[in-house]
Amino acid sequence: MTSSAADEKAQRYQIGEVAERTGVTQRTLRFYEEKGLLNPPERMEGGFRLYSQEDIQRIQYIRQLQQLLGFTLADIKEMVEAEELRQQIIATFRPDRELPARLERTDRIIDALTRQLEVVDDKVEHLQTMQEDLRAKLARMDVRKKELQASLTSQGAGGAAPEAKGKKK
Amino acid sequence: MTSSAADEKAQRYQIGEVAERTGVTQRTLRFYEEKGLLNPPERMEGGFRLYSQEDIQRIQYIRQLQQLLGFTLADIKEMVEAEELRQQIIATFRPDRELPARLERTDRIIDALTRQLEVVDDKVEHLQTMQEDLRAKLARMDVRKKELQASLTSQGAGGAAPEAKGKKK
DNA sequence: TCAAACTCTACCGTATACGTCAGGGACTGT
DNA sequence: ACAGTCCCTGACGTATACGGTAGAGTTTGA
Repeated sequence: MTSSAADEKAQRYQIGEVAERTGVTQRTLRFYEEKGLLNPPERMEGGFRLYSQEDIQRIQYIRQLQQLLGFTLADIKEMVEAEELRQQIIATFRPDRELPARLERTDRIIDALTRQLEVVDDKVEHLQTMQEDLRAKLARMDVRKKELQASLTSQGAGGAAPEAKGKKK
Repeated sequence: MTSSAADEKAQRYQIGEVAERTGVTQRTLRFYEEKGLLNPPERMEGGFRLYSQEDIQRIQYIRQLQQLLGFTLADIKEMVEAEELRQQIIATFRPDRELPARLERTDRIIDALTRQLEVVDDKVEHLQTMQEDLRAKLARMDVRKKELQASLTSQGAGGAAPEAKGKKK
């Protein structure tokens, strides 16, 4: 009854809990805020930060971009800004005024998403090549290992296992 | 006649050319050498570095690990060491002496390769999720865009295009 | 043999992305 | 109202991965 009924389920978390949940340090959270990657969260009376659920999601998004894609925080800043714009547009209950402006923003977001997708596609492609490479190498090493083991099993006798190349041409 | 006949085709490149070919700076090449990522190349009489074709491949391999996988140079050092060991083992004309030692080294390499593959697999998986995410978002934005364009096409007339939701539910 | 181009080592500088205090408040349960 | 815990803002420190420059030596073509 003290606050508006709509806020009732709006969970807020202090920085310590956010740090635990997301796996990033408090220092890093403040750092991201300082750098504009996170928009300033609410505060309690005394100044304690209060993060929302969306803030937490955004933090995880940032980490993904960083670790999976290897983007710099500067790159990421652009991306989260585009993402924010995207969410705003989606959430907007279509005022249907200023259509050209809305269209333009939509284009900007499509651009950003397209660029991200290109990077991801490229990375996936390269990684899959690498994956195959590694698998092939591993297979070869496994063969090698079995050959060695076979040689060992047939004991250290002088010329017990002279030929193991049954497949080579 | 001055050098052994076998060396005839062994191309060597000075640091400048290597830098151009690989796209990394001379400074970085020396840096990698200093850090043990590249083993010291040959030198000319006066001390100029002479890189081999394998050196160049290794440099490209390092860059891949760095940019695609986001490994630190420390990680990469381990990996290139394992890779080197692998090549040595593969290249060795099986002296068939000290089999246990060879088997152990083989195991070490298999370990390294397995770890790399795990990282790559993991990364590919996450990236594919991201890929689908981005594609879905893009699709939604495209729909949005077409809606907006439709609204525009039907001119800015007051209530010309009030309902565009023909697909929703 | 000489100049232009290239390379050498050594050392200091820089950008990124945080870590680590210090000194001082804020919040919570009892 | 007070201990214990949590959080605040600077300010300085650190690891990584190089960049830049100086001052000197090396190579190579004419």
